Amino acid sequence: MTEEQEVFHQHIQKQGLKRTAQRDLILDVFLSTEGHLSGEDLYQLVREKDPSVGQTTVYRTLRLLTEAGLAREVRFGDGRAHYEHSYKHEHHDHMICSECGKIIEFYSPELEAIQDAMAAKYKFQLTEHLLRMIGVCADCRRQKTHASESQKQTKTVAARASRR
Amino acid sequence: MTEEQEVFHQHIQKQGLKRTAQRDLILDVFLSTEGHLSGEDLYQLVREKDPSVGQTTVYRTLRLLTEAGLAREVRFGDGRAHYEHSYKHEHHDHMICSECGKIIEFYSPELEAIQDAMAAKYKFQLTEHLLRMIGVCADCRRQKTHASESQKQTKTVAARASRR
DNA sequence: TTGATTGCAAAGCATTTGCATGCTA
DNA sequence: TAGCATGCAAATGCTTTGCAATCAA
Repeated sequence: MTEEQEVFHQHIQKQGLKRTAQRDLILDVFLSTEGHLSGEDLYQLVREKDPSVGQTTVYRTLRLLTEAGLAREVRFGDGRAHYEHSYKHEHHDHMICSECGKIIEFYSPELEAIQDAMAAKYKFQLTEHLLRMIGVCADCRRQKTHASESQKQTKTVAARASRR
Repeated sequence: MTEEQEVFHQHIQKQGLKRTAQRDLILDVFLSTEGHLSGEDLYQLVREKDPSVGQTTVYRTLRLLTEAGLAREVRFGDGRAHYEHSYKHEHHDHMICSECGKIIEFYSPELEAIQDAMAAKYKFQLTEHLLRMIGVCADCRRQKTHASESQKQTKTVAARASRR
């Protein structure tokens, strides 16, 4: 039993909830991934393991995982929620490549410090923050430089597909 | 004719589009507001002036205003888009009070500089960024300190209402 | 004239909810 | 056994699209 599973079961017990096969499966699938899955993404993955699980249950469990501190909701602005691992994962921010959809995670203590300073200036008690930097990643910039028209076409399609 | 109206009409002409009474009205209503309206908010305001305007038109015009550089789309993470003035409005970031829904706009050159430095570190070509700081504003912190249980109740309701 | 624009209704997404049935504790 | 959990279908909220009618250039 992993630490995450223990955290989850403890949360479930504390809340007077019940442990079910679905919840265990959804947690396992979530833990086996990395990156930022949408509810739909996770549902598809769970479905591969057990097609009888409903997507409602996936959404409900995702909320449970968030409450238990195992998942963190991230919104990239496309109108749907994405989830990343939260347990023993430090806070970080994201750079999102608008060409290929790649997400770079980074952390800057200076950035955090200045945010804290700005909050203090406005007597604002900071709970959380989200920084999203959109642009073009190194790989895509390289390709762009050497790209012919047809290659550009391909990349546009790829970007659209990854946004899905 | 305001500068914004001129910008809009020039944009419309350049794109081979047509000027209509609805578009003019929607622009005027948008210009008369401040803050961050959702599509629905703007639709309601337009409706007060002319109930015959459809919300489809409002959404379409909002996109047009964005393309013309007059509006800027901001997403606060509640799943819907908000729009703020963009023409001759400097870039800024937002602090959002989770108690009363108030939005504080601020700008920090240091913050921008560090973001640029982080982007450079990852050879990431920055296009735009969004920083959202969530917490409790000075007013709500003050109230909280002196708050009785019943007042807390009231504030929770207010926060929920403002989120609407 | 002609193609852009409009408003309506309907469709789309992502997500949530109502509810009867099923299953843990 | 009690009441939480499940899955389905339907509902939701925001936004977009199809389409026939209308209108600006």
